Amino acid sequence: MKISTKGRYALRLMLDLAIYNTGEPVSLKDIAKRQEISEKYLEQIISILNKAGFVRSIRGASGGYVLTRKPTDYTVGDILRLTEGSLAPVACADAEYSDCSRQERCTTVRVWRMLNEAINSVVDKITLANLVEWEHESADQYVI
Amino acid sequence: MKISTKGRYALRLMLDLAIYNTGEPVSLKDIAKRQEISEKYLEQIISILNKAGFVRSIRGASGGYVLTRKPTDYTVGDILRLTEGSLAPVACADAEYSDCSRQERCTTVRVWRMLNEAINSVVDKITLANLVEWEHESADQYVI
DNA sequence: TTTATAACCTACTATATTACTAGGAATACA
DNA sequence: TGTATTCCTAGTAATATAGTAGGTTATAAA
Repeated sequence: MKISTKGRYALRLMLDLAIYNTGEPVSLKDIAKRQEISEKYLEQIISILNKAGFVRSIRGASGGYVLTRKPTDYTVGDILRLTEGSLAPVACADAEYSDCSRQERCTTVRVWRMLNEAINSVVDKITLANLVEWEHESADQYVI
Repeated sequence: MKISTKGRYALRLMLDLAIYNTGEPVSLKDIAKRQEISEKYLEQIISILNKAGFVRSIRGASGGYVLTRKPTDYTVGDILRLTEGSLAPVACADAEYSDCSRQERCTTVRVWRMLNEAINSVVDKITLANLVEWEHESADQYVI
């Protein structure tokens, strides 16, 4: 029941882009340095975000990446679902896809559905903009 | 972000025991047949539950397993945590154990803590007795 | 007392996933 | 033209998952 580094790093990467969201492209090298994550690994993760249109890339020297929308328009759920796949704790909890033959008789599905809803209601209510706020709040704490 | 068969089967196993909770031992063979799960695999899972004192075993012919407490006294969280380990979506969300050096500076931890609380508040509020009720409710549906 | 039944125990294995590393090609700014 | 950067594909060590296999031990029933 763990979120892998892929999803976790994707979130930190997007938060980093949201913090340095000036219009100027931000290079992976800088993100990797700040976030203390392997640049090569981040390449693979940002490629997913790029193909999905979550970020836009600018190639060549002084290139990098920029967000394509406002930080308020990305939820944590969007980012995690894209990189991790469905967040449903069990496949049958996803209303969409399930091929279990015991589904109708199975009482435990009810637990998985409740868990699924609880998880979604958390990740779908937090936006990148919220994370940026929180980041600034805790930065303030150090100043005081 | 998936619950493995170990945890899922453990829950169905415990529910089966709660349904057939007459005082008479229930054999794994019967549970395996009803739940359509490999008996050999269930052996390994129930061994965990047995060692933790969640069930008691009776050996020999017409032996089997019985619950050691009332169904109201087992939460889904108890069962899943025993068989799956911590349900925290990220290690640092567990207040108890975490060794990440970025912990204080890391804003995303806040997301993981919220997720952790949401997950726990679901699984800790459902007991085996609730599952038994639900099972009877849906059985009624078929009769009507 | 024998026999059958059921728990108990340990080892093995195929497959998939995770978390990267490595090496180079393509692009574009300075 | 040179250098910085994205882009692409392949490889890999370690770990986890989902079981299977084969036997030993205890005990109720015949």
